[in-house]
Amino acid sequence: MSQVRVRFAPSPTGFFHIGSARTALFNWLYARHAEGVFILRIEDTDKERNTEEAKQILFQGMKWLGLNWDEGPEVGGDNGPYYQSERTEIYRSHLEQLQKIDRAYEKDGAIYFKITGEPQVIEDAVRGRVERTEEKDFVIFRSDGSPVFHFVNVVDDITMGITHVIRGEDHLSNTSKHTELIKAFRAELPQYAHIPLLLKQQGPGKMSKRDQGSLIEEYERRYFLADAVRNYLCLLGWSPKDDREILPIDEIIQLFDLTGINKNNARFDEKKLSFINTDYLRALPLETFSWLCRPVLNESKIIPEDVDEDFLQDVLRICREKVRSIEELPGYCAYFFTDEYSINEKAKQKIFKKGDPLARLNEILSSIETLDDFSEEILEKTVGSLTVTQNVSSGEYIHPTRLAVSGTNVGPGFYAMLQVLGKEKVLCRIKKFLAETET
RNA sequence: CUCCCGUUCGUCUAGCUCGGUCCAGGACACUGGGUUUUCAUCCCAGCAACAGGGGUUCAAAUCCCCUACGGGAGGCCA
Repeated sequence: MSQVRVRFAPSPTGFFHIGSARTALFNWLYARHAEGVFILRIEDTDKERNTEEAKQILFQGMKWLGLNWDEGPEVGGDNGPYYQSERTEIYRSHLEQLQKIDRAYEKDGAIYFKITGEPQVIEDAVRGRVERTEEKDFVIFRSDGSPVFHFVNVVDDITMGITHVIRGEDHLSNTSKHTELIKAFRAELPQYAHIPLLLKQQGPGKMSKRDQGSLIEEYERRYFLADAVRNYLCLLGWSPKDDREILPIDEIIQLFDLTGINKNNARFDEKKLSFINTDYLRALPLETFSWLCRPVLNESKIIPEDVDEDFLQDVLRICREKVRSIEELPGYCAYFFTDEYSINEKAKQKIFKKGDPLARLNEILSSIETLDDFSEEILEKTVGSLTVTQNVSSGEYIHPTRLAVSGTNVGPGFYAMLQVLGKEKVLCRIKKFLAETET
């Protein structure tokens, strides 16, 4: 049994499309599953779009998703070069081979490949046996001398020893062109696996770069966890068949197989991605979560560079279970780090509609002023005894106090929040609120 | 227009290879209830599908055929 060699062959377009990422992922999964080789080959024949920046976006996206390649740019390998733009000689010599056996001819300045017209049988790991007959000779070199996709793709696969071609179903119809070429070169056909396409969230057709949520870099920018995005992508066209959905990548690698891939197209669903992302977020060790949040909060000017790590973790510990994504966090916890928060008027109106919030605030203020121990437990006990002596519900203390110290009516657990804020800030904020409100 | 691929809850899917255990299971979303100081979580419940028609068979989501619908390809794009 020879070693499995698969490749992902994108062209640098300036963005990393989620469909491409899914194709890369399936190739990577299969390579890792079969303990084979995953090759990255850059189809950069289009000079216009082939910029350094475009390549970096691609590499960055791959790395972010953890799709490391064994041969290709940056890592090298014995089957290079891995940029098509550097393989001109290889294409030339292969063209000569075709010309020698009279399978290539010139017409209108372009070079055509002569087809046999025989039915092509494609044994596809996903779709089974597919037959198709190629009917027209097709261009393999343009009149400007550059080779076209069908030609370079096949030549590269042959010369790089690719054993399994895993790609989108949009290539299925053209595969007959490829098998004709491969046979002309007297090379062995690879095992094909045409994977279903990703359809846009709404409306007809496959996902394109213009669709909402279709770019990998967008999820990175929005602080999604790469593991979560990758996990979700695995679920589009594949499943472990045992009702599990969230599972570690090692296990996915173990279970993944070409025959387990679905035939029908899958619609991308950002809500499910978000759900999985939230799940991953909550499973993170607090230190890791904090390490991830630091730059986010720093960028949005909520925390200074030198914020106290223990305090930050205290805040994150009580806030994490309340937010669904890291991008919500800045708006959720800013008041822990600054006194410059505004009072939400709507929340205030709601709270002041009934009862006597100001009286309650004065009561809670004088009760907690004397506390030496400002812990969650003691605070809860203190408010508890107030409700007894004043004969009111705890909510009558909690709501106005939350508003006074955070400016809003939503937030983490009340007592935990007070404890994390600390006695000094809490007293100060209540007093300030009272002073501003009692007019 | 021609060719290729597909069709299970709104969405992702399990089941289909080897027909009965499926009046079809899980998850997201949605709806309702419970827990809770808010919000969120969590727990419970509900809603909701075998595209349609014909076969084959004692029996079909599962096998066969047709139709419809969806997707893709048919470039000197990739």
